[in-house]
Amino acid sequence: MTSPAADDAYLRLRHLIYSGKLMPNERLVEADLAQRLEVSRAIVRTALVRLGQDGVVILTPHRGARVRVVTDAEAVEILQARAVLEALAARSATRRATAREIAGIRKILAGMSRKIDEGDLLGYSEGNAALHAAIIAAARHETAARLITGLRAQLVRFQFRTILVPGRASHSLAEHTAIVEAIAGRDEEAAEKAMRHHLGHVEAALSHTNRRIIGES
Amino acid sequence: MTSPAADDAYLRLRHLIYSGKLMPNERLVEADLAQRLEVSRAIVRTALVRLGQDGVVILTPHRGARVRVVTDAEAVEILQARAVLEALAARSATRRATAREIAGIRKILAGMSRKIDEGDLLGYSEGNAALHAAIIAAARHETAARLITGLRAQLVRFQFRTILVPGRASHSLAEHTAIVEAIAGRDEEAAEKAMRHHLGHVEAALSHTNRRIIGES
DNA sequence: GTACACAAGATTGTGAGCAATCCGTTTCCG
DNA sequence: CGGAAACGGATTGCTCACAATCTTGTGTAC
Repeated sequence: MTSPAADDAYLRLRHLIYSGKLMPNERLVEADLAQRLEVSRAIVRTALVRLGQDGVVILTPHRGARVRVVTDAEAVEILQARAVLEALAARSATRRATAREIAGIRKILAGMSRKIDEGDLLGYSEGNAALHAAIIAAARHETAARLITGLRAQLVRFQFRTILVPGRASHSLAEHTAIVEAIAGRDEEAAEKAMRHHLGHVEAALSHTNRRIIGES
Repeated sequence: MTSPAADDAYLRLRHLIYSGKLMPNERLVEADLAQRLEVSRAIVRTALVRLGQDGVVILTPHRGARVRVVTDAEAVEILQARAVLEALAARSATRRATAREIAGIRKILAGMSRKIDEGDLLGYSEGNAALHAAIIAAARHETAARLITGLRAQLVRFQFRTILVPGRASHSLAEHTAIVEAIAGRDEEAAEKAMRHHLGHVEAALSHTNRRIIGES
C-alpha cells in the first residue's frame, strides 16, 4: 500500500497547500490536480483521503475537496494543543537529549541571537523553526512529534511572523534561552514550563490582536 | 468524497480492530474484508488508507495492511500525549462547562461511587469512560477532542482494566473527584493538575508493571 | 542435506470507463 | 414578472480489469 509514487503525490500535494499555492477554501478538482501532479486520478484521490484524515482538507460527498479554512478560534485551539505537546516534548528532551544534541541546540540558539543583532528577522524565524525541530528530535517521542507535525500543518496559513510585532524578538529570544537552559540543566519541570510559557505568549498575541500573526514565535 | 457507505465501512472496520476481532499484527487482505463487510474492494481500500493515516494500521507497499502492534514503550508515549491533551480539555471545560453540564458530570461521578460500593468494577469502568467523555464534551475543544480520540484508538489493545489492580479503584475515585471539584469550582490550574495527576498514575502503573493494564483508569 | 533459482499463485496498485450526484441555466407555467 | 421544474455540463464515487509485485512451493545443483 502507498507506493512511492502515491506517497510522493501526497507529499507534493500537501506541500502545495502548506506553501500557499493552493489557497484556503479553494476547490480541489481531482482531474486538475492529476494533471498538475502528473499522476492518475486514483492517486490524487487517495492523497486527498489522507489529507482529509489529517484535517488539512475538507471532503464533502459528491462535492469534492477544499482546503480547510482555519478560523481564529480554531487557530487558538490548535496552538493550545501544540503548546502542551511541545511542552511534553521539551520535558522528554530534557531526559533524553545527548550531550551532542544539547550542544547543537545551543549552537542554534547562539545563531538566533546573532540574527537579532543583525536585525535579520527572517533569519531569526528560520532559527526558531530549527530550534523547535531540534528539541523535538532530541525528545525521541514519536507520538508527540507526529501530532505536532499535524498541528503545524493546519496552522500553516497563519504563518505570518509574530516576530514582526514590536519588541517580540527580544522577548522571544529570552524565552528560547530559558527553554534551552532548562534542557541543558536537566530540569524537566522548568523545561516544560518554559515551553508552555513561550507558546502561551504566541497564543496571547493571537487572542489579543485578531490579526493573523501566529504559527511562529 | 467519503460517501455514507464508505464512511460506514471505515467505522465498522475500525470497530473490528478496536473490539479485538482483528488482532494486532493480523494481516488485512482487502478481498477478505470486502466480503466480510459486504462492500467493494475500493471502499475497503480507502478505509484502510484512512486507518493508516490514523496510525491504527500499518501499510506496506505491495504487502498490504496489518493491524499495528503498539509496544509497551509506545503505549507510554501515547498515554503521555493523551494526558497533556486531556489536561488541556479539563482546563477548557473549567472555563466553558455550563451549569447543566457540571451537574451531569457530578451525576456520573456519583454513579461511579455507587458502582464501587457495589463492587461492580466493570460498571465503574464504564462510568469512567463516560466521565472523561463528558469532560471532553464540556470543553468544546474540537482539536483536543479529535486528537484524544485518535490516541485512545491506538491504545485499544491495552484495554485491560487498571481498575483491577488492587486498591486502584478507591484511588481512582478520589482522583476523579478532585477533577470534578476543580471544574465545578472553576479552578483551571487545579483541574489541569488533577487530570494530569490522574493519568500520570495510569502511566506509572504501566511503566512499573510491564503487563498490559493501561488504557483506562 | 542445504541453498539457490525459478515458476505458480496470491495480493496489491493503477488506469479507464460508467453511473450517480451536484450545480448553474434555461424553460415552462402561473 | 416570479418561481418551480427540468435539462446539461461538470465532477465525483465506484466497478472492473489488468499490470506490478510479493510469497510460497518446487526442483535442481552442489
